[in-house]
Amino acid sequence: MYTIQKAKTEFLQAIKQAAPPGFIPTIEDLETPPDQKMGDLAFPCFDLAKGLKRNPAEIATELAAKIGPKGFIAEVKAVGPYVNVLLDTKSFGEAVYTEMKELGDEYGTSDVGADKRLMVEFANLNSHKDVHIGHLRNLFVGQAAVNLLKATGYDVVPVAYINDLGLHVAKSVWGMKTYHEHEEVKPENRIAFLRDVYVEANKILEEQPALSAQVTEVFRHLEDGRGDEVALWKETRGWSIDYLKEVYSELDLTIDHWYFESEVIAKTKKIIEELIKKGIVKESEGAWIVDLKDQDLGVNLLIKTDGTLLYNAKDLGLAMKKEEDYHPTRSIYVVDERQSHALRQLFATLKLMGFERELQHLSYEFVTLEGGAMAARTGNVIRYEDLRDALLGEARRETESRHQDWTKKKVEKVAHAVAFAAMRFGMLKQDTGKKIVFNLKDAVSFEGFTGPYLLYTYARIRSLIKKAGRKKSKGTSTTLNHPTEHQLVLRLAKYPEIVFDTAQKLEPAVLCQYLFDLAKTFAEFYANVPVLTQEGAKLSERLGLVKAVGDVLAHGLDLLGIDLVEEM
RNA sequence: GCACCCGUAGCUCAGUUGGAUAGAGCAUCAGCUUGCGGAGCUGAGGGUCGUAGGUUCAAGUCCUGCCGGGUGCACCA
Repeated sequence: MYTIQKAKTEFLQAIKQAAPPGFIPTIEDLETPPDQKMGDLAFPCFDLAKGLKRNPAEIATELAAKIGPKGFIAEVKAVGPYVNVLLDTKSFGEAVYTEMKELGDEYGTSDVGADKRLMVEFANLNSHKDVHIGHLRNLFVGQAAVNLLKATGYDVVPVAYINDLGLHVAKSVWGMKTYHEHEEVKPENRIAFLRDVYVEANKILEEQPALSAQVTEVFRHLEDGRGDEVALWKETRGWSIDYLKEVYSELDLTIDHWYFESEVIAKTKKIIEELIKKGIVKESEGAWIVDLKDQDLGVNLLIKTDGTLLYNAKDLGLAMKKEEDYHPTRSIYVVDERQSHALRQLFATLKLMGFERELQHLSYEFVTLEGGAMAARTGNVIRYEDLRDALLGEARRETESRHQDWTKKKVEKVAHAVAFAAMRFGMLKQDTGKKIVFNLKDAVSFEGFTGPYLLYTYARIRSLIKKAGRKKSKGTSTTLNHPTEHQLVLRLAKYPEIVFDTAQKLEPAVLCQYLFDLAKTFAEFYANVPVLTQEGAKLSERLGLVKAVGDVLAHGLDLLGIDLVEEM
């Protein structure tokens, strides 16, 4: 049990003893007072008052009078209808330090997920297309989910599912075959070429809808693996996969297994045949569907009238393949909110098939531009590389202006960390239920509630520790008395609860907010409390506190997938 | 038409699962260098929490209606 929980339990125990017999408060009843001056933990007396039909403020006063300082509790006072306690910086702080020291990197983690294998499917990008800023949210939310679930003890299998054989690919291959045959494409221009062809093909098809019959023909050939388009598909698919692998590696995604749409087609066809025999899949208007109207989910369209498979159909094959490969007890699909209807259909269909695993859609709202949604079809996107280079440019400029004496290599390393921290934090700090209206000016800002601010806080911490040199830091808190010191200890203690909560909700923004608050409190401490000029216990204990803040900051940022630098 | 998401300061967002005086960042304005990094700190202005009802001792938070924005609902993924 973590120290913060012990402190809460102590408080509850005291309340229980002071309250009338039979009243059993729970840890969930405890709150945090809105103002630190009011105390560290609060117990609201409303429920008790209701049972006794008395004024909650009176009850709070009575309870507070009966509870004395004991253990971690230094002070008890009634504030209106609340009983508030102030924790003892010395004993509480010491307990927090001790457990941080004992647990090391494990501090904040838990084992609720022990013995459970969990699959996280994310990074489901399309081949033959660019990576744009909308995808980044998926990649970062997915990776954070993977890290957080691992931190709560799950055996996590992160997988990516690449859509390398959808209609978009058929359009692309058709466009190349029809308008760019035998055209030589230099390796460095491959992705741009694919993008241009895709936009061009869409434009032509819009103007001449009759040509879509040709695309269908190409699609059929690709699905069946025959015809002269297959070679072209294979080659260009290779370009795309190389590109995606490069991007994923640049973003440090940890993906255990890559699944491809093209490899689940045969299995999907077999599954559908069986489902037809069982009467689950039926013919309707020339297409093949699963009727889910009784569940208010409409119909799940699997095979089009032209005989080609739809995305939802192939997801059935994928689910079975994943089950064979890893048999996870729970599967999390990290997918854009716009697909929630399709995913509900998928889950419902799998259930009809007798697939009993727990399935969860981790949905997030999409990233849009100020002028409206992005669309690869028309080329109206901000590509990942554009954002990255804008961030790198800005970070380089900032770093150079601060450190004229640094080598180019050093500047580059720091600029890289700053740029990527800004990118990741920017995508993670907002609640997944809210869409992000992308704004380049805000995105390249390094001040305030941003990744670089956290990196900066960490760099200042490292600088302090480096300057302290051989002076010892100590995991005690006998002399800590500044309000910010108390606040820092309390925040450090709460870290395990935050990690747990963030992992439970799979809402990285919660952790972002916490880390920012921690950094903010540290900055206040830093501006008001001297460290290196102190001596004796004051020096060593403050150094200990500084180091502990740095450790939690590093741990939390690591969970978000953000790399740190020692100086910047 | 139906379903889901959203509406909080000029802008972008938090808001402890119904509790105390609704908070941050950006922007604006005013300050902070002889002590450790100014990507920082301190302060100020800025709010009928879309709106009208309802439930409750207590509503930004729950329920209902309405308004506004977004997304989805059979051959895209």
